Amino acid sequence: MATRQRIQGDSDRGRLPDSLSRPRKALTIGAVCKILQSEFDDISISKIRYLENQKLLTPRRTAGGYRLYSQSDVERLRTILRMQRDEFLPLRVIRQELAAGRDVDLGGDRPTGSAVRRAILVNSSNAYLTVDELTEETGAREELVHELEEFGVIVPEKRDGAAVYDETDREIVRTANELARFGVAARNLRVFRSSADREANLLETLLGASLRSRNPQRRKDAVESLENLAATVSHLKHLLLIRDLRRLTG
Amino acid sequence: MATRQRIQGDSDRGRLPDSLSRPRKALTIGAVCKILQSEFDDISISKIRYLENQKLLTPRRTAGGYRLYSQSDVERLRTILRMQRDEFLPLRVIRQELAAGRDVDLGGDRPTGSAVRRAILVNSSNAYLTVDELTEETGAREELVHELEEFGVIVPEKRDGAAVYDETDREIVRTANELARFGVAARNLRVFRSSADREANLLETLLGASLRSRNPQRRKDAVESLENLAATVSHLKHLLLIRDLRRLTG
DNA sequence: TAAACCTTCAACCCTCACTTGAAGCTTGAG
DNA sequence: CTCAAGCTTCAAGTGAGGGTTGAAGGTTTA
Repeated sequence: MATRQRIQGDSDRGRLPDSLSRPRKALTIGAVCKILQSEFDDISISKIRYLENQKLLTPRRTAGGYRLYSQSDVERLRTILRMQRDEFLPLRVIRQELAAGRDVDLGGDRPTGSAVRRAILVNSSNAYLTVDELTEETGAREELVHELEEFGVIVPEKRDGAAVYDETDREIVRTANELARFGVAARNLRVFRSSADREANLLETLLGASLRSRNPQRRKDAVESLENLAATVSHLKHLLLIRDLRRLTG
Repeated sequence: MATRQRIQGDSDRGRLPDSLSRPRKALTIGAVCKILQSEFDDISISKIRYLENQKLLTPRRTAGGYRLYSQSDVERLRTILRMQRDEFLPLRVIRQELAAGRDVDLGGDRPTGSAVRRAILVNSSNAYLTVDELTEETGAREELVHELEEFGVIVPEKRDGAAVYDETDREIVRTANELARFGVAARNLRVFRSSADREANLLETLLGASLRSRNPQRRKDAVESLENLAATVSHLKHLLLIRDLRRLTG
């Protein structure tokens, strides 16, 4: 869905060179690489060539032998890269899936809920959002955002005097907005914030030394442990909540 | 399917006090290997040891150092092997998934990729476990169970003078045991218990009236809302924790 | 014409997921 | 008590997957 919208956006801007708007310009390998760099930080020209070598792509060629990527080649490549990054599929399997006509699951452009198993603690994309983008993408009222800030549920950074938000903030706002529909007000969320703080402190005392270690391997291990711990802790909290709620419902 | 049978077996066993109803003895590594050979042809003793090395398993040991696999260890191993074979997940990711309490999808009935939307608040199976069953199935030391009780993390019911535990308790113990491996002691979990209590209270004030309503339809709706709320709240708590931890990792 | 960009191909490299082998200890049936 | 079968650790090795690098050279476009 997201992809489809993006394509429509593209065709909007394709209106300018009017006449031959339908078959858009084919790209060289370097251009393709630049385009995909924003979504995939590990892309490289040599990797794209490698994928072709592995029979995952077959772009056209110029008379001189240069590769030329059509729009659909780029889409296919994007699909491949997503399957690899988000679903951890080996190339052998991706090849089969594509051959079988299966496309990557791009249902509802939201990462929530669906199986995005990427590392969560390393902030890969450095995308920052303005308030407007935040309300736009989450569907929350701006008022809610301000309340969440007031109660410390989100803490935006200041950049050039304006508040900017990251992807975690966006998901928090999205979820808070969901809760608002059930009548949970922003001030009620202070409870959650302070528990989270306490819990983070606990984990810090456990792993802080390793996290601040001068040994990079040790630091990397510590971050991995922290991710596992965070997942386990969240699971435990969920179970405890369920347990309490069960008692409520009888 | 195997699991389904096992669950029925469990509930049968729930009423018998003890003794030879089943031969659920702990197994040595060779025995485990033989059992799994039918489902996974690439299993080997060295592979099982390797997985332990990678922190995916932690079987108990005999005084002499032999590994002893509980029923739940074997189940966990089976899950790992399925995730590896059927979903192509790398071990690093499997570790995460297990930490998050996600189990392999063994539905098979429906092709829908989405989660098992089983009701969580209505305790379907009335299986109760004894302490021995609890430690056996979770692989936790009995001492840990007692500590968890002491700190109010689990609160068993009394039946005929003996403590009995339900399935949520079992999952809590399982998860606490997981955390113990990271050095999180039972007393540290008090933090989580009190947060959960506060949060449950919050939700109760929001929905309590409906939950105690005399109108059955209204009560049913309230329980549904509560399940949604619980899921959303848990998600929010997770996000907040991640947010805090990100600040720690820099 | 020159700079920027592209080509192939072989060799190299790193990580992951194990396997192998040596040397030695444990268990349980007889 | 003995002894074979089975288990232990640890270091080193293996092979596939997924790329990267560099040399030598061709193509495009300003």
